[in-house]
Amino acid sequence: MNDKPEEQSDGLEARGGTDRRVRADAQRSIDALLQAALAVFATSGVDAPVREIAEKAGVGIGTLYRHFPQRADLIAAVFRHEMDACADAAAILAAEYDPGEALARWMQRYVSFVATKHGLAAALHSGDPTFAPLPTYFDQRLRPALHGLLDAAVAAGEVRDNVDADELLSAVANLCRLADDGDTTRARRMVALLVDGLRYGASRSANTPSDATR
Amino acid sequence: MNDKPEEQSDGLEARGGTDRRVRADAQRSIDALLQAALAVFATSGVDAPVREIAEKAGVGIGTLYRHFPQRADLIAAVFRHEMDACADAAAILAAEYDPGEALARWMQRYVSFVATKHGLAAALHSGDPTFAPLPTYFDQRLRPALHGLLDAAVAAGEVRDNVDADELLSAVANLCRLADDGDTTRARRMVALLVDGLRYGASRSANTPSDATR
DNA sequence: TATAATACGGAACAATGTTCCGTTTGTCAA
DNA sequence: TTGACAAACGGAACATTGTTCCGTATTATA
Repeated sequence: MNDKPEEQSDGLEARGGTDRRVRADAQRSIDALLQAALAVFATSGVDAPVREIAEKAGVGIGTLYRHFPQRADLIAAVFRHEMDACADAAAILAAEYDPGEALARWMQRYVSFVATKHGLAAALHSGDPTFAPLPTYFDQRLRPALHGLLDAAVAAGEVRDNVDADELLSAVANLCRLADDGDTTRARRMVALLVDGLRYGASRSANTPSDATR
Repeated sequence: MNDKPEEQSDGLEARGGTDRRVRADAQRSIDALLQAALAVFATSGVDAPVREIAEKAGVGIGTLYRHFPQRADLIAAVFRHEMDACADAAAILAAEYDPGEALARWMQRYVSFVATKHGLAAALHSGDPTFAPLPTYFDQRLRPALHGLLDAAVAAGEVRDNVDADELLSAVANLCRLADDGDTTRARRMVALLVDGLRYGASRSANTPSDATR
């Protein structure tokens, strides 16, 4: 399940051939920058000045630009990083809960991911070529993540088997438009309802719905 | 029909009370700026530098800022100006063609309006308070425009009477997403189809469909 | 035509993305 | 452990763009 296409580090070093290991301090800077950027984007939006991010990360602007040559590279990296975290959560949840519950919890985790990405989503459609590979990355990470959970839940007889992972991801993303104001309660309620819908037609009968309806 | 809420000039002078008439040179500058902005936005997008617009208008930056104190004011003005033009087209078309044809042509005119406003539409949802009044303006101008054409066509028995102007405007706006690349042919074909649909259930029978299907 | 209000142009300022380069640090072979 | 060098660091400096300010020019009016 956990088939992340590349190794750690997230910076923009040469991906192919004989690239040396990233230096420890560089990795520290990259981590600090990603964390700071995530926080700053959340508070001040994606248009926040890079200086603010560098400062919050306790790093010079030169360092920021060494790892993320353009502003858009940083944004894309944060996006990828968040996708990774969300995708990785699938394996963790799958190990900790039974298939149905893992699926339900991951769907809510996905809501958390989508709901905080309004600004970024807008940036995606800006035509900037830096963001072009992100949809592919989405397919490579999030889609298999849900697919695995879904298959497991179906195999366990906890949910019906005639729904598609892609469809679900799109549906939830659209439901998250109910959370424009940042309040995800309505979106979460609807997603829970959706999941209960999945459970409804399961082979194993006896459905005890969760409390999605208020 | 032509009930434009305010007089000409488009600048941001005091709307209420004892405002003097705009000076001739000022009006010239405003017109030149709106025209230049429209052109520049079309070529370089809404993020084009204001200097470029001022230059194209043959006007100093100071002049631009005198009439449009903020960049967003200029964008909003262009948007309003385009809405006006589109709304005004309704009356012209109504005078020139019979009700059904006028309706059909205006719908295509509306496609032209929407299709060139992708960047602006994104700006609308940016949360900038400058754009807040625009949806209201939309309702005041475009909705009545279509409503009038629709009523006339219904009264003439050329189209069915059970459709709503709002619904149509939304539908067409969504159909225009078929024209992301700037090519509106598909969108126009679909809209033509939509209009033929309107004609289909008309009280006056004998429907000769236009060539929407290729 | 004289006068005052208005508008004009563009230099100057401010904010922000990006580049450049001298200095520092981490890694590794001797 | 130490020396050398590639890599990374910080931040000043540059470039671009939104915005302000003010001296000059134009327009409307008496």
